[in-house]
Amino acid sequence: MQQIPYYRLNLQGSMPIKMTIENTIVQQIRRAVSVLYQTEIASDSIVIQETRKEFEGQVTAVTFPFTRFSKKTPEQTGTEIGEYLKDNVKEVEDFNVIKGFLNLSIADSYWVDELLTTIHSSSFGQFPSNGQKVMVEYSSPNTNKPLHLGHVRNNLLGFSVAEILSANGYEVIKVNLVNDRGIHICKSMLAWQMFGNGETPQSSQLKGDHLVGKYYVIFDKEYKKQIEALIDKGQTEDEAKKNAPIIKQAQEMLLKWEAGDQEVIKLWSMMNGWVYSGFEVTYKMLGVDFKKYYYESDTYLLGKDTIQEGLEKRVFFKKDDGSVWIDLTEDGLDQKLVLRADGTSVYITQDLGTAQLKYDDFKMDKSIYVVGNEQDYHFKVLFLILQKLGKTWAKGLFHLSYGMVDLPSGKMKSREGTVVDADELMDEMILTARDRTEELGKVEGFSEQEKKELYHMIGLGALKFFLLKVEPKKRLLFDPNESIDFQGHTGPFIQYTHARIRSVMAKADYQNKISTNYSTILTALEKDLIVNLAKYPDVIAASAKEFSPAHIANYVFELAKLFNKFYHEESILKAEDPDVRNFRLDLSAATASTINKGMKLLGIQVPDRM
RNA sequence: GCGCCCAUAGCUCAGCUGGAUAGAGCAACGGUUUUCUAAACCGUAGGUCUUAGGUUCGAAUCCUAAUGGGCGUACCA
Repeated sequence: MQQIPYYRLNLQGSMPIKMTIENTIVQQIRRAVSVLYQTEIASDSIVIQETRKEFEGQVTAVTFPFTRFSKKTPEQTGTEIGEYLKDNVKEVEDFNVIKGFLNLSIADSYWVDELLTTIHSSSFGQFPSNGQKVMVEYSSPNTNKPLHLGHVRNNLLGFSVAEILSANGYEVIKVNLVNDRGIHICKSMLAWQMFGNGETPQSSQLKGDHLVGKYYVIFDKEYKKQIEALIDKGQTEDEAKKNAPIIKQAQEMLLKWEAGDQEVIKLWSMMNGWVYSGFEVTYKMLGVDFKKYYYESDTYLLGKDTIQEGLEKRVFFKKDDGSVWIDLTEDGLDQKLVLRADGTSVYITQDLGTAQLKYDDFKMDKSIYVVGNEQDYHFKVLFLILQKLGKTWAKGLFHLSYGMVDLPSGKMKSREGTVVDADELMDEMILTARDRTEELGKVEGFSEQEKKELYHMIGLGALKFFLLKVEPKKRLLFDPNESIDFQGHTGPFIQYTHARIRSVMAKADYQNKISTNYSTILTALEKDLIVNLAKYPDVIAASAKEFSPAHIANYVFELAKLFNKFYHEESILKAEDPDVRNFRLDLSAATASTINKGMKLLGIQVPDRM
């Protein structure tokens, strides 16, 4: 009987990749069904899953679908296919059938080989280049206030997705579209002019973004005061909101900015400069970066060409007042304004233009916008318009929509000061990490510098894992009164597991893989660990497909848990048989390396000691 | 009104394209250290997977509706 080749070419052609055991089994089951029941079935009609813990085996096939052809009970069918696989597939050592489930025991030699070759290779989990370019746009802050927890989620998601795509063979371009102009920054500017007395980051000892944010809040207080005063004088709330002098001044300031007024531009540049130096500190702390920054002050006038193009192509139409619209009612959406009657832009106008600009700059195959779910409708419209305009690249656009971070009291509002500030939160996390670590007495022999790095690693690790382990589209509840955990399903748990392994490796003076051909029977836990490690590339692929770091976070947690169990029950260094000892060292090293790789994709560092 | 998203243990969350007795962590209770780091490990307890129909050999998962929550539906960004 001819064996299906063990190696095949992947879709991109160049690099031969090893078939996973699941693939091998799917192909062999097709063959079995063909031989036993004279029926050709499609690969995707075969359901393969991991064997549940309570049963013998590692890979399970569901046999119900085959009973149509076998005309036998699920048990008989399973047994027949099991016999065939056992006789014809060298990796299949044994099988059992329970109800309609065919559980296959894969030979230890297969798993050993898997560990010592595939898993131990440094490129494990890194896919070869697929020749495609992808842009990830994230962060996108406003420059009138410091970053808060919601931005932190955005930044971590964006950074992580970029890392994940890179591991999947994409060339990744990270960009940040900064919203540096508009009424909001004018509010901060105006309040600073009125009440600031020339205060600067230096004179106030405040981080630039916090200083500017302070005046944003001051503006709002003053604005509210004026509204109340007008209401007392008999105006309605709506009238008062429009007529308050301070808001009118802010609007005037925006007009001046747009007219290029020297004074206003100077103030704007100065205050934005403060904000940028503040953001830089925050980004560095978070560990995120960008290849390119786009500024709305440069792009807000873009898009008018696109509007013209749309009119020519009759995708858009002009109303009598001169405003330009698109009718999306056939697509189940509404009519949408794309240019005001006075010829000025709206939000979507600039986004159309910016999308074109970004494409012209990089010619990427895919473009991911990491933006909160309150803009779902906007992006649906944006992408649809670009498609209607015949932009071939528009089908590569994707809105990675994520849920808001809510407090128990409800939504965070910068203006009202009910926000969890990013800088403060990170500082707190690091302090907590320090306290916890010192309590446990874990830093003997650490230099001050090492301690500092460790606390940062642990504090940020806890925060990042907390935010990334949840599926992006789900909203996230954060209770500032309940500190983020350091035990259980957390970043520090995984970091700790890594440190444990590294400690063992250090004791053994482990450098490189030491086992050659290992022939001893694997223990159940060893096998579990290898089976789990072998899944890593699939997890990387799946998380890229769904743009979800949460898969990786949960996978790495499982892996760490499994290792801790193994560590607890089976000695590594004290194993009597030197072969066993060496093999377990290799297994541990592979686990540490995979934890490290996975965590890196989340933007989380792992320490060697903690 | 219309549209989109969410609903799983007391709390925070997993559960992949339908598959075996729905899983973790936290909190609660009990246990494990002269042995490689106890930020660990083991155990107990905790569930009508919001509800009602439907499709299927089989539904937490797919379809329909209802209920509850969030968001959007701006000539704001």
